[in-house]
Amino acid sequence: MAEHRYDPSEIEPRWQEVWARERTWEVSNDGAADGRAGRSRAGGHASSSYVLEMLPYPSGEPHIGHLKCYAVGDAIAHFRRRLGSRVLHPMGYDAFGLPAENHAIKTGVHPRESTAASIASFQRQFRSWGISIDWSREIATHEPSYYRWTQWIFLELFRAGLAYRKEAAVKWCPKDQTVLANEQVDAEGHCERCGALVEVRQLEQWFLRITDYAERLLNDLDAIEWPEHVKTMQRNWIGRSEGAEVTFRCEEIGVDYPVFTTRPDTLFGATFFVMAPEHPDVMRLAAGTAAEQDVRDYVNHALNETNEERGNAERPKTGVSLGRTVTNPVNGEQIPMYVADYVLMEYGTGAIMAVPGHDERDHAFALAFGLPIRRVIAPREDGSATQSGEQDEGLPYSGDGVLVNSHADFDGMGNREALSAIVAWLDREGKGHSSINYRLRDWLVSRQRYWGAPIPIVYCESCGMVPVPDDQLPVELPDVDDYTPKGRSPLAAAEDWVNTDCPACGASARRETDTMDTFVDSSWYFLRYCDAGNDRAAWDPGVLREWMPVDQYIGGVEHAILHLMYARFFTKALADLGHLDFQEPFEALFTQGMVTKDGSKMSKSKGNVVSPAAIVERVGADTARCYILFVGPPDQDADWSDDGVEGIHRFLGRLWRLAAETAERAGSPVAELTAGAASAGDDLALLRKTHWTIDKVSGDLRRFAFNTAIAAVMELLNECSRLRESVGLDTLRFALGNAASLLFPFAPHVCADIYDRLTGERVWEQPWPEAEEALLESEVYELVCQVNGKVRDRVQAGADAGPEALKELCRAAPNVRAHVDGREIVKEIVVPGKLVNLVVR
RNA sequence: GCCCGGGUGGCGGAAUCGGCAUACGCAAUCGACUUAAAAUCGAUGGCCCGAGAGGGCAUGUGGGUUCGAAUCCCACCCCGGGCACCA
Repeated sequence: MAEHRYDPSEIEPRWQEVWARERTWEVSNDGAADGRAGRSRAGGHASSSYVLEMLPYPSGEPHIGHLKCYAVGDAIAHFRRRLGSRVLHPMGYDAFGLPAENHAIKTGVHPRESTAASIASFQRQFRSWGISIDWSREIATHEPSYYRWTQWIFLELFRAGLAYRKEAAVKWCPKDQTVLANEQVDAEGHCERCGALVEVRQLEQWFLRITDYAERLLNDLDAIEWPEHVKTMQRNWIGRSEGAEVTFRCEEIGVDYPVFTTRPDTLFGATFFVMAPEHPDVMRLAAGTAAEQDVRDYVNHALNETNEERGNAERPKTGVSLGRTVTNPVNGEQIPMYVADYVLMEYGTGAIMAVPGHDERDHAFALAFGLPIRRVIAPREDGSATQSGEQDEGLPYSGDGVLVNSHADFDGMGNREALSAIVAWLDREGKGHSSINYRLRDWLVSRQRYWGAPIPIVYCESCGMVPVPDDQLPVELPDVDDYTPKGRSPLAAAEDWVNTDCPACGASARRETDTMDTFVDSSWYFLRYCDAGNDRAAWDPGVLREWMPVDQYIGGVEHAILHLMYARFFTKALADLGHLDFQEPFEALFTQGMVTKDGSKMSKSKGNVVSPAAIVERVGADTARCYILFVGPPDQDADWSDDGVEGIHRFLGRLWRLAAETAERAGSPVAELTAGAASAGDDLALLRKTHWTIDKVSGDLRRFAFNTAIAAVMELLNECSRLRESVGLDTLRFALGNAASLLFPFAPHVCADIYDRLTGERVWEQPWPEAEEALLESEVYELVCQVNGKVRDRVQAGADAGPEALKELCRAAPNVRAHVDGREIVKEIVVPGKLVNLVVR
């Protein structure tokens, strides 16, 4: 017998060749015209399924996280195909972005060139991994044929009033020399990209009106199949608060100051009023008072603080009196005004009513400044706590209770009831109204950088902001000599490009020189895949109906807020503009865990980076893919272990060798995989194990339990090895053929090879195997016999034995008798198919 | 501080609806093959007592519910993630 050696370096390229030559994974937008990949099992029009992994940013080489993401996505894509779906499984590149530009600054190499090199390396590796991609739909966001439509979408939003320019206090990254969106600054105030401490600057920038969609972005989370923690993160980020807007008037200067509060029921407890240092009226209020200089100093100091210092709730409260008062609208009290940095300009109205009796922060401030603290809510069980003693131990109290010290109309009322009553009163008096506030801010999308899609706007002396007409798109990114950011976009230096004619009046005008945040590019790419070649429109709505929304989206949790929120916003806005007829882009989401090495995140500085290319070179793509799925549940973090990789490699080798040997023993391949009529003995046992495996793997794939699916195939192989000499060749061929068929979604090359050797057929064209119900159950099983809940024996029981017979079997078991003898059986619990438990005394 | 995950052999993990804890893999030990090693194949395998049959103890800790708990409930400890002066 010829020597059989498992050689992935020979097997893998050979099958990749077949799939590339035959364009196996391409699907058309017209179901009837499809090739084999889209063929329905029944021969009719198959259901469509869109399986998508998050768009990769091509930088250098793909890393192990990409391998995991695509191993998961590809397994799902293959599984769905073989269940009879036409599967759209495309690939592209998020090709605009800072790393390529920073590289250009250092080396002078045009970002287009370094990006092209990275893309080529990604393509090469994705092919070497054997991922089943429809390459005919490949896109890259930096190509004019793509960003032409990014610009078109921007203009659609602009024309609808959803893109606007505004001056605001914005986050500025001093290292990247550009503004950032709120979402791109982390909790400590660092730039999400480069880690530099972010500054605040007053600048005019482009925003997208995502806040208009806050309510829908929140509510529609209920209807999609996403991991609960991702939904929670989005809910927290949107941060909806119900409350009221209440107007406090400063009589001295005759100006009304509205505040937002979630607790209008505590209005009678407001004893002072606080404004954010950035509030535009702060200096105006202080002007001419004794406090003016103090206020100026305080504001200057506060504005120079970093987010990190400012955001620390632990540090002592600071602030300065403005020397003015406002009127509390519910009782006419004059309460003093302060400026303090614990009040944020970006939230609510930039000013608050302070209720030290019932808010921790206001309480801390009142203590520091010797301001009155008044209880206006008493816990229900303690109605006597109405005394206005010098200090009230129970404050601040933020729970529910009964109103006290407020007004005869409300005292004694439950605070929730009082809340509505007070808001209704304010409304009648014209002093306030109920209101909802969101933490979410509008999305700042302009960037003062080169390597992005130009914002297609022209500034004209007489016409103002003019959108570039659709037929003049794309506004192509010009070449520049100097990419160094200088606080304005490098594009500003491209004079020939900047100077243009006004599309409206023809007079000379200037182009917008900022480019778009790269998250704009990736907020709609999943739509483009559906109709990637369309040069007349971004997509044909009819084609979208075939594929969208994405049935299964796969990616890392790090995008839980940024990308996933932006893409949802784009979908809703484009739907409102009549371009889409669905509301959510991603029906189901799966977030894969990180791959670590020695327990920590892989990084160049730690020198613990595992290169997928090196692994594939050493053991092959099938081993790498299987290993990454076998280490543990894919949604959890997994630690890379070279020993573990060897284990999988051995497993695939054993499978391949036994199959190759069996195929050789069997002579020429036989197309039909039949097990023969095994009715007893080892043949039946192996047949049963095969059907058990089919059932197990099918179920596990449905619930993303790839690790246990692979373990089940290992069990089947172990059984094959054990019984290889004692079963018929047909039975062995049947078991091994099914093992290959079931493992194909994880290890496509070796499984295609095995299946070909055994049957001469292509495994990817075979329907997913179905387990025979009758073979899943055996006619005898091992009955567990317990006494007082402890396992004392096991006996053979017939599948059809009734409860009484089972009890009898249990009582008769030798070791059970030893534990029961001389004691009284008080209860007998029977779980048919499983166990009998005798309770004795 | 608040909100999510998670804690099971030497290690990664399994146990899908409250019913055999430790599947599968790694590492380890022993054996076969070999001049030898690698590769491969076979066997052993939670801890403690016992020659064995068998028994006792084990799923972060302490309680509870139940005939029966890794799984449900209460309290606590530890690890990871998210949010955090958002009025």
